[in-house]
Amino acid sequence: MPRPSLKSERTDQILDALEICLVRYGLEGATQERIAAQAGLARALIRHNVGNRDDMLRLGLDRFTARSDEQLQALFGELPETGRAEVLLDWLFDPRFFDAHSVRVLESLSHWAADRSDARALVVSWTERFIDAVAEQLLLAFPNSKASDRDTVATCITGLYFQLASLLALGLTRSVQQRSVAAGRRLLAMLA
Amino acid sequence: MPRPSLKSERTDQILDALEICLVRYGLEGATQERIAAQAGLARALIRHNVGNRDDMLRLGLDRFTARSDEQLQALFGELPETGRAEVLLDWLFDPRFFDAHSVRVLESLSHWAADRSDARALVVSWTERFIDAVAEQLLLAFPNSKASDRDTVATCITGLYFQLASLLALGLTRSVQQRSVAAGRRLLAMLA
DNA sequence: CAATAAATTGTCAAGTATGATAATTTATTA
DNA sequence: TAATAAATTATCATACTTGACAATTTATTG
Repeated sequence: MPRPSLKSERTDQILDALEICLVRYGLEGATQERIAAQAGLARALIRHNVGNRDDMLRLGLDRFTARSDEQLQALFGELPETGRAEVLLDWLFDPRFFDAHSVRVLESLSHWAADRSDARALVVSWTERFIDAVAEQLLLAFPNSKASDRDTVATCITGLYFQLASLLALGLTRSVQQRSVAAGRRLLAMLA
Repeated sequence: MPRPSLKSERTDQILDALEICLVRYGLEGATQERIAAQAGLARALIRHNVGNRDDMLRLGLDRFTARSDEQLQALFGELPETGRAEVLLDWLFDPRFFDAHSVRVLESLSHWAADRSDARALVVSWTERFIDAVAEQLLLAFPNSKASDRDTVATCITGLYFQLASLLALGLTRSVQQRSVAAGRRLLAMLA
């Protein structure tokens, strides 16, 4: 019998290192050499486990979106019955939830995906799921609201969320966060 | 006397080509070779006119933000007296204004700027100016509104605007645009 | 026309990222 | 212990990108 495969562990190791390098050096600077060093592995092991550079980035994107979906669902699961939407806002706009690390990883991967139709489609569908999931929570919070209003509010909250995340990643110092939360609450008032 | 300098024309040529290559090949793929080919110039002329790669990207960012400021001011100048804010919304969210080209250029340049503190600061201050300029227009449209409300609405409209732009650049097919406009109008209602 | 200074061209060297492959080691099971 | 198949290591060749510099051409002015 063969030696047991470490592929899944090694893959995670490599993708973790990939994320760190994307954050630290950007898409251009995230070379296989640096990733291998970060992971504490020989560069040849990258090829052995996750294929070439494009394969690696694709795997990174897959894992990122899957994880993000899970995290969002987990967050939904912890929302209280009353004040559901307000708490959702607070959590979404809390920098602890969407940290600068994830933002920069997403930006790098999105940038990479932009001119690869299949990867790009993955980013788009992930965004759509995000909006839909928020709209679904709004339905739970405001059962009597109109679906079109919920779509509008969900789209806006998502937009605010991503803008806030980008600006935080760039190091914006102003209170965009407070404004975003205030705006989000006003939007929720549309549904009440 | 010397031969007349073509530096400004050549620089524009090169930065135009840079933008095209950023859109077409991304930050990584925008090599000096491709840019030179796109501009119809020898690669050495890039160095001669705009310095090394970082110098070129910095010039590209400077020009982009300056142009964007001008365009926004020009747009403000054409707004009517009545229904000022509503028309502003319509124009901002019109894909003809913020086209996919500009979006991808901005994303590439922002990505490049992310780990260069001075360039990053430029992006941040540009964003701040954008929000402030929108808030200023809201003051013209709603003289009796509260400043904090105007800030909130301006922040949100900007967030929607950038999200919409990103999604359009990724090729999102859904009617995020309509939702954004609808949400923007609701936000304006806050100020009336 | 001569002088000037810039544009333009041509070429080279160095560094680096990547892909590929062979050789070796290791852990498991029969 | 032998066989198996995977992990791991070592190494090479190739292509690509960039930076640098010398040589040449060109347009303007005195």
